[in-house]
Amino acid sequence: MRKHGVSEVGSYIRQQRERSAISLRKLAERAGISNPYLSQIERGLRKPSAEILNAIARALSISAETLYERAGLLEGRDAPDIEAAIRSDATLNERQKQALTEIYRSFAAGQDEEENT
Amino acid sequence: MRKHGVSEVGSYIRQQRERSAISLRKLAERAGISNPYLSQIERGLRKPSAEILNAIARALSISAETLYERAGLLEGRDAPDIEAAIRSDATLNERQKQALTEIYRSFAAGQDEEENT
DNA sequence: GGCTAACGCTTGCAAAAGCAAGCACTTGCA
DNA sequence: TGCAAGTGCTTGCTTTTGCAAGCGTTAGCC
Repeated sequence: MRKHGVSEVGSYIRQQRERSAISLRKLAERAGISNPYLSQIERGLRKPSAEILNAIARALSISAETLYERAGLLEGRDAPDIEAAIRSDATLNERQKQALTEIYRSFAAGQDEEENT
Repeated sequence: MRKHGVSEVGSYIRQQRERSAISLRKLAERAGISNPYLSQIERGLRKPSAEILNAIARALSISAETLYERAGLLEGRDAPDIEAAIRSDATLNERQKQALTEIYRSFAAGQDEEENT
């Protein structure tokens, strides 16, 4: 299980900000938060709310998902997560999603006995 | 831009919880938060941090993304391809993959009749 | 040199998050 | 009936978030 730790999101934000060559104050203003607070976020002294993270992401014009992932709040998607895919599929209703998820889990649970290719 | 408003996330959580027939206290325990706090979240009196939202999502086994979207914190995004995810999942064998895919297709095919609230 | 503007950071403080304890109510079982 | 256990909610309380004001530094400009 990859343990990102929320603290990492700060340095990631700083990195992205510096890559954009924008000052901390400017970014804070764009995101609608105070500059000292952004400073603290970047240094990992605060763990901002989802809303704040979202505002920062928008101000940096990076995807909120990337940020959430970085913050360990969203599962990493590099090994495509079936459950996540199911959950966000617009063509299924909630009952179907849950059914599919259960089936998947039962498969995944008993997979040791039977190995494929 | 779809403006969900953070407050909606609470009723969505409650809805999901009741659909799962799990008590507020149990869910709170599973999510690792206090039961009065969860109660307040569900009623829209508190806006939980990203971490809390994540814990709740996991406890409900719904995707954090769905929840964030519901909270207006994530823009609606195109659903990741479930079939692709199934195909590349290492924990399933071929038979299981095929079964899952079939079930998914049958769901997706007949979904017009039944819409979830 | 002095002056202005911008940088990031520190410092109290108000507001909100989050919890432990306990209340009022319902359900089932003796 | 009585009581034990479960439900959701209210009430103080501590902790954390998030900000306004201001500090020390650096860079340009006269």
